[in-house]
Order: sequence, then structure tokens, then C-alpha cells
Amino acid sequence: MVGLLPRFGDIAMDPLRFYKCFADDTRLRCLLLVAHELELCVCELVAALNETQPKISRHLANLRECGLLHDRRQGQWVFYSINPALPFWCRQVLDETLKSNINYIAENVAALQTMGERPERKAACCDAS
Amino acid sequence: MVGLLPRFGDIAMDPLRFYKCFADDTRLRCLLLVAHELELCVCELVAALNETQPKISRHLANLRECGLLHDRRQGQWVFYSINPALPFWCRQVLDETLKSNINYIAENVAALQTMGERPERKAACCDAS
DNA sequence: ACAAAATATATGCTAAACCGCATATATGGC
DNA sequence: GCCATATATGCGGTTTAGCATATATTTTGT
Repeated sequence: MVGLLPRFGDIAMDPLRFYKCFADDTRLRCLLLVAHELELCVCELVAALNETQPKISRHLANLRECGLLHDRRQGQWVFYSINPALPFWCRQVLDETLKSNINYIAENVAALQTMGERPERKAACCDAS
Repeated sequence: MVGLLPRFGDIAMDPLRFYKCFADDTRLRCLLLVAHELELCVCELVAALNETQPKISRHLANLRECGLLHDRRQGQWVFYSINPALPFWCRQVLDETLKSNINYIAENVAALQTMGERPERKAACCDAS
């Protein structure tokens, strides 16, 4: 049975490379926020973290290149989510960290909720033009 | 009931500080090896990692200062173990990482087992002089 | 108590990572 | 086509982290 929710074969993940992604404040917050919100675009993360756009964009590219994040373009926005092909242990670590450190990103979640003009999501299956 | 196995109140642990400890090859191997072997002294880690003693010592001090490792002196040796006061989520992350990445430290475990002259442990309750 | 060996710490140098600014690309609407 | 918004990239300066040498401390053996 092939479900609609993506469940691909796991990619390989070097633990050192994995944890280097966690070792920066901006990247860690981006990871936890995306895990918490399931999907966020660059401008939403810029608002949530109150950081400059190039800084966020650069870190997101880093996380994508390392295989932790997946990106999809929808019109003018690029949405980032946790890579569904991550090995199970990586998801476990991420989820456990998020569950026990909600307070770490509390302000960022609040800033996100007070943000106006958030782009609407479309299902990935539909035409994104 | 106060057991013999230490079970203290958890210390606070900032996730960023925690993960910075994981973001270096030497530190990550030390952590996983200590978690795997329960307790190791500096010279054993030097042999297992085939690194210089100062390098190992510095990283161990770093891990101790961050609260991830606990140290006890027994004669001329200092034995390091996972800090029993670590928050539960930290232990979970560590154990999950070890369980799924045994191959990452396989060579180090092998080197440790072929090492001669390993110091004998004494129970922490007895006179260590 | 003294000498030798093992362990731990401190210092200077090098390399890598992060940041801010400026610039470039891409998309959508007109 | 042109303009506005969103995202990505290049570059120089600054900070941080890793590493090697040297020094200090502790322990063992005699």
C-alpha cells in the first residue's frame, strides 16, 4: 500500500553532519519551527525570527543541502518542511527536542501568529501556477 | 526510596548548548563511546580515537563544563560518564543516536577492545586513594 | 622524600563558520 | 515588455572553534 503521506526510503545521514545543523541558533529555531508548523515559507521564518531575509535564506539552503529540509515552490513562495526521507532516528531526535523545548521557540511561534498577510497553502498535488 | 543508582533532579539544558557539543567529530565520538561503555578514562578514549591526549582532554573538559559528562577521579585516572542529572530528553537523544549509529563508532570500540593495560574500575563508594 | 611517568591545563596559531551588506535571480501582476 | 515582491548568492570583516606546543599537576615507585 502506497499512502498519500510521503514515506520514502530513508536517505543516509551522517550523525556529525546532522548535528552540525543543530549547532546554530538560527538553524535550530528554523528546524524546530518548521517541525512545529509542518510547513513554512522564507518570509514567515523571517518574521518569526525577526532576522534578515538573506540570513534566513542562507541557513535554509544549508539545511536543505544537508538533507534535513525539503522545499517546494508555490508561486512566488518557497515552502520548507522536514524532509520526509529522513532516517527514523533523525525524526525521533527532532521530535523529542521539539516536545521538550517548546519554550525555546515560544516567542517565535507568537511572532508568527501575529504576522499578517501569511501566504495560503495549496495542496502539493494541484497546479501551483 | 533512594536507590544506589544515581537519579538526581534534572539540571537545565539549553538545546543550543547541548547540540554544539554534538557538532564536533571528537566530541561526538567521545559522547557515544562513553554512553556505550558507561565509563571511560582519558587514556582509554585516547586509544579508542587514536588522537592526542590534550585534544581529548580539552574536549572532555568542554563536555563536562556543558553538563553532558560527569567525572570522577580514581587514583591517577579520571573516569568520565554521562551526567546522570541530564534531562530526560537529552538522554533520549543520546541513546537514540547511539542505537542507530553503532557503525559510526565501530572502529573506536574495536580499538578500545584491543587496547592493553586498561585501568581497573573501583566502585565509587570505596576509598579511591 | 625524590624522581619518573601519566594526566590535565594553558597559550598561541590557523582554519572555518557566521554575519551584514550588496547584488542577482525568479515569479506574478500589469 | 516593465515593475513589485520573494528568494538566493557573492564578498569582506569579524568572531569562534579546533589544533599543536609547552607548562603544570598528580600519582606511582623506590
